[in-house]
Amino acid sequence: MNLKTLAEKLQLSQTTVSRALNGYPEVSETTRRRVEEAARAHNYRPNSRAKGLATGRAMVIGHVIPASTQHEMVNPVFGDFVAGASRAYAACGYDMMFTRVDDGDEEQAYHALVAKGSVDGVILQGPKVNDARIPLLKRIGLPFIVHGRSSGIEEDYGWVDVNNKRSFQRATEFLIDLGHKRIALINGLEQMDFAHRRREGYVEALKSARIEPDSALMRSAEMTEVYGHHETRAMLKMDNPPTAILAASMISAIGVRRAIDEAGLTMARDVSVITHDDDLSYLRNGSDVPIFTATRSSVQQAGEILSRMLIEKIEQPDTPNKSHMLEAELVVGRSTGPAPEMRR
Amino acid sequence: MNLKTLAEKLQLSQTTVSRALNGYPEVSETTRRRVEEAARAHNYRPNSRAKGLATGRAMVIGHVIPASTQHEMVNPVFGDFVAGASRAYAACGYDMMFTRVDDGDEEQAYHALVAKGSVDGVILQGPKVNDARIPLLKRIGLPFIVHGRSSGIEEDYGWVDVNNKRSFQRATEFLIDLGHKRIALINGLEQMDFAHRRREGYVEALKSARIEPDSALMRSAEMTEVYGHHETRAMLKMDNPPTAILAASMISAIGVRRAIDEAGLTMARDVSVITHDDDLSYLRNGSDVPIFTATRSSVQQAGEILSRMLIEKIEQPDTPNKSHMLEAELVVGRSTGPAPEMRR
DNA sequence: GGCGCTTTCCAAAGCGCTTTGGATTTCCTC
DNA sequence: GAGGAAATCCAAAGCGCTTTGGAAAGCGCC
Repeated sequence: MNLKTLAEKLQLSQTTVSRALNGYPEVSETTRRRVEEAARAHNYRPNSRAKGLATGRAMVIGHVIPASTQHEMVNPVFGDFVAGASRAYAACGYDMMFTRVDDGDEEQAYHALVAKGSVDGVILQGPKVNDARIPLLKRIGLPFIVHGRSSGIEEDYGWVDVNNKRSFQRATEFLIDLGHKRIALINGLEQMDFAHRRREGYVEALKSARIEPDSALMRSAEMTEVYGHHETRAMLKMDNPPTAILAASMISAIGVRRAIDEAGLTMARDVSVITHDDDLSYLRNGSDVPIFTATRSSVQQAGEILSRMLIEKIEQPDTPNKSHMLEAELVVGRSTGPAPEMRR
Repeated sequence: MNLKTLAEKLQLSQTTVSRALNGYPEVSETTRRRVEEAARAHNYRPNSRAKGLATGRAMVIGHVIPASTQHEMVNPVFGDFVAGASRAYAACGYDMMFTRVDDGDEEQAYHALVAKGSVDGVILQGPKVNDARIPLLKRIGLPFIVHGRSSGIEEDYGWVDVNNKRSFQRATEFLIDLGHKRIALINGLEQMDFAHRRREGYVEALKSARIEPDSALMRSAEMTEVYGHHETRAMLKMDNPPTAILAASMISAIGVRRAIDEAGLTMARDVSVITHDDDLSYLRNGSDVPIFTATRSSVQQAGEILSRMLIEKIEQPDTPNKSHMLEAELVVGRSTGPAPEMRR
């Protein structure tokens, strides 16, 4: 069923039917109702490609995902973020499209996306420090919002981010207040902007407390469970092991806990742990009492806010860029306690 | 840059340029090269909507995700599955599109997808027992492949699935061989087909060993960490607690372990645990020695196989439906040991 | 040079929609 | 009942591509 045959059936012109369905005022309420009913009865939907061709809008929002690394997709955060974003998309009639690109072809991919006209805007995920994609997208003129920010980029752009620096600063201070002096940071990949900022917060808190940051206590890699386990095990074997550990995600924190258990130690009593918690649906930080003391910020909520901002930007391109800072909440759970030396 | 202006620049007709770029034989190698070069130089890509309109193909594969439950998206399995699928899509020039639909509107959504012509086929994820979507899609005539199967559906359809029944049967037998008699099943939602089959395998193994299945030892819910923890804690408090637990996923197994630890027990010595392991990138089952004894099957690989099958089906609609059964591997890790009674 | 054949190219129709610029009808007002 | 405004509808162009049905040019051959 297409517009033409529907119009013939109704004995109306295509114009009138189109207008009736798209809510234009030049059509009487009587005919509009008649048209709408017929459309429903025949299960008519305008062909999205034809509509897009005529309007110049795709009603699709793109996510470009670098292939070789794949960090974004397989990170459990991805699912919750997308779930949040999809809520806003669905409400506004957008679909979301994922394009996988081989590493290094990102610039090409964005150019192609715009030339092919397959999306109206993109979400930029996982920004790095000095992320070249931001100036690139500005140059191309494709609307975008960044999930996170990019240190070192001066240009003006829209973003939604957690205050990573502040939250890790607070977490570190919290541990310092408990008497900890040997505090380890099991960070994400530090070329990623969020990890970079977290480290800044951590270092700053240490310095304020006149504790010299020890590079032996700082690790950086992709935030898997195995990584959290591996680094913790290594650090606990040191001559002067940490009494507290800051972990970058729930998943790596689980690895941290496993290493602590295996070393015959007890979390909170022997080693305190604080993690960042993205409030993932499948990995809640306990039900009543939190398992881990954590800096919590819902990534699903971030996804929703972000996609709303992007849609607004697409539909009103000339409004100035907006940004939204989410403050993480520090929830105190069962993984932290006073430093061992203090208890004697 | 569009076809028309490119053709003008080259002093050729649109036809010739189009044919040159699409590899038709009616154009000399000399002009083809000339055209290709110009296309590259001007960064020309055919507009995908116009192309789709003309060819009737969207070069997009859809995933329809029910909204209210959202199980699919936030499940960490989702990311790995999509990462695998995207590999095949990218190789064949397809994009993937996600449409979120409100619960109950699924039928509408599929109809819309086909009427709007926005996808060439869909992947059906998370099939339930007697899943109505399968006959629906057949009726509509939209190409699809199922990730999993649906017990109770007689119709012929293409699928990729893990042999869930067999793998949980083997896992149960493994525990029985170790002397366990009180074996609990912390299953996924049993309206989901995979969970249904796992339970069948579990029950069958028990019956073969003349152990009467105990409904008090069987739980079913969404496979979160908190769920694994909650059910394990409850069962360990029973008068006649289980000595072994079968968990439905790595994430719930982590909850199981947490409950075991909290109860002051030791995994493997006091309580054995076997889990299914989807081989998620961020949640590997240990590095050298597996943490958990597990039935392992890569969901990323499943995604890749499945999307290749779907593309084949889209491009050659008349070939008979194919299916692919993946056998899970039983890897023995550190979470299983002889039943406590046996050691005395 | 005319014939048939291949090679190489093109004009124009069509995909299904929106939208412009008019045309026609209806309704009020005096 | 004439004039003008408002309401209602329509034909046709255009979005950027593919593809059909030919046309023109080049070639070997008698």
